[in-house]
Amino acid sequence: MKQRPVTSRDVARLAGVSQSAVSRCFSPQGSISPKTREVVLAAAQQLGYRPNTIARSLIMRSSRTVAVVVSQLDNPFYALTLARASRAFQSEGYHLLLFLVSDDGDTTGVMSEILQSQAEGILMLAATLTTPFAQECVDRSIPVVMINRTVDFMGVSQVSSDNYHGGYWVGSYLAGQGHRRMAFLNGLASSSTGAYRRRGFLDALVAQGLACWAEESGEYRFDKACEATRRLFAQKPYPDAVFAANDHMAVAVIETLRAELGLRVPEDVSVIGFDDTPVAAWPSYRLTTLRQPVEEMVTVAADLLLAQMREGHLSPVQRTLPVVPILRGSVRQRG
Amino acid sequence: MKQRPVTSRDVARLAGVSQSAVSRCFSPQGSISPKTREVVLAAAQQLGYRPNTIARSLIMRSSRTVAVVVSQLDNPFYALTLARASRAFQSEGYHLLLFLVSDDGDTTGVMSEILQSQAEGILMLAATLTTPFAQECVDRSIPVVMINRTVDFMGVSQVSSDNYHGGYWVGSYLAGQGHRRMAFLNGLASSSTGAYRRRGFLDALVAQGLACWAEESGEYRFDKACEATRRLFAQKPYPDAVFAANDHMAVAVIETLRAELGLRVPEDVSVIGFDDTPVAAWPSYRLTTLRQPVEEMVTVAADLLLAQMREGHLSPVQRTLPVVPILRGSVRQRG
DNA sequence: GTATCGTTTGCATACGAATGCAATTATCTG
DNA sequence: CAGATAATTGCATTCGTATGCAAACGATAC
Repeated sequence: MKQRPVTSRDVARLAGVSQSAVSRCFSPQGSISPKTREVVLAAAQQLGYRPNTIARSLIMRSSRTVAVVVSQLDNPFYALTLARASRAFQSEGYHLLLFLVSDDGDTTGVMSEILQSQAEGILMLAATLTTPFAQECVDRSIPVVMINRTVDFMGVSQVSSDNYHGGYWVGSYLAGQGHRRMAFLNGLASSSTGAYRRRGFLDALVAQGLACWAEESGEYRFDKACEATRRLFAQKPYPDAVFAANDHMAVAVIETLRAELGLRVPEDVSVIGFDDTPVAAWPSYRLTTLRQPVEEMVTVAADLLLAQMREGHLSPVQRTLPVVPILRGSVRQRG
Repeated sequence: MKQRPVTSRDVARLAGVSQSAVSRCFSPQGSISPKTREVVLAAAQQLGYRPNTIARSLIMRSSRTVAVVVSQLDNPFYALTLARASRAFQSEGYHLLLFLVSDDGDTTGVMSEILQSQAEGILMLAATLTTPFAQECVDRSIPVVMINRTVDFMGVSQVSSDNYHGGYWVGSYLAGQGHRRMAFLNGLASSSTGAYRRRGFLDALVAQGLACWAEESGEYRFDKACEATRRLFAQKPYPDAVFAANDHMAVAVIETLRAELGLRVPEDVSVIGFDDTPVAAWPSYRLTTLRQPVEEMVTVAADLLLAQMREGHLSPVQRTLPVVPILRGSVRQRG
């Protein structure tokens, strides 16, 4: 027994005014006299009336909705980012439409839904936009901001941390501390962050006259990272340092080294991660890592999106935020 | 330069048919001849037309949208649950409107927005509904399913794991293994899960002729849990077992015991958690804990919500799913 | 060719709220 | 108190799509 919902007409009838008057009571700039407002609000209260956002969106041609596309919600870094972003938009009166995509990032179906949904902005977390859709967003002047993923298309804004220089720092630092057999544990092939971290790392090694000792992929997943570690340490001589593309995998490396291979960190093997998630600071790991400025990334991304939605015209921006090395105890010190 | 969006009229004009014909091309049960469909689709393609979901929702009186309210996204358990739930609804063609609430759970503002948004169902993750809003949902026949939170109101469906018996098992098990000074580390006062776990735990102790040695709150947060641990171990005799209301805090307990107090787990202190999040299985912790059937909880909750949205009438259900003890190595064994 | 039936099409209207315009009322001014 | 001005109010229309209804069309059978 689905009862017909209460509309502004019902309220108008009960209050003895026109539907327009009711409408004006619920919009900020509506001109209405204090006493009619009172009567109307009373009637609304009595009937349990609430303005229908959908109808409002239609006539206003504005949904006040932002679509968020995210993969890897199981990665605490992105869960946190989503939480922050959500707060930013909620506080500005926007609603969030959430879309999850699988790790391999097939955004096609989802993008189509987003465009139909009349979202006024799109935030992409660790998910990539295909060029045709990026183009379509530009055509419809729907601002897009990508966090931690880049795409070779100037029409969308991108906020990333400086993955290349982060990787470069790791390479230099490890070399500087006297390591000679550095291994890299990558995430997913589809991830541009991983690619940049790797590139920087390799370039740094080359600059020191070194080469990468071994390379594996852990797909950003704990269990896969454990397996990859076993492969990296399948034969001697072992690597004397492992750079993992994120903290989550770095922890997997440490756990595997200790529990299965009887190796100590950092005495036998040094480990460096990326992200500075909370786990990195736990006493058991004291993981040296690179901090991504989560807070700032979200702020910048949200502000960008909000600004572009307000202005209605697109002026895409590419921002790269510095990462900062957090020195803890997972790297063997020279001498 | 925000260009006017393409409407079905534009397509109709280009294709030389009526607007109705266009509409029928995009709805499954529309009667249309193959050749007009072809012409229309071609025109739509050419113009980049996409049906406007908002207008469709309005006329269909159905938004195909589910609102998800979640707190504690930083807790991996809920991040995972959200990920699963999202998949379930997306695959049924529903859109997810995401609302984050602060831990203390002020859902009032958010609930008001949800009701205006014309969501057809509400999923609450670790967030509580106040009775007036619960009543309003019932009045509007909007199905609500709460996961892991209970409220004393029969109008909404609730899916929880058996927190009471989980707590009870912990109490019996610890007693059975010869512990005598058990401490409880609670989460938030506002959380019914914590309350049930505590109740079961205390009841089990009483049944063994024991009492709870000490009690603290860690607010489900790592740092707060560390502090609470310090308080629990501020003076001797130390507790010989700690039951933490979730794994996240249990790990904090272990870290603090080892790093700051030089205590071993389980030789000096036994620790039990709740959830069986991935961390619990890491070799460093080998945490004995109670597994919540995440997968099943989500499936049950999503199916319930979907069924109730389809049927349009409410028949709320309270489901309690069994938790299963996962015995690892964080409890000292008798003898 | 005509009568009949089924399919396809367009017309007109509806969904619920916002707003320009004109009409009305309230307020102010001299 | 008349006249002018400002503040409210209601009417009618609009947003973009779906659908009942009747008209037009095509196919089929005799």
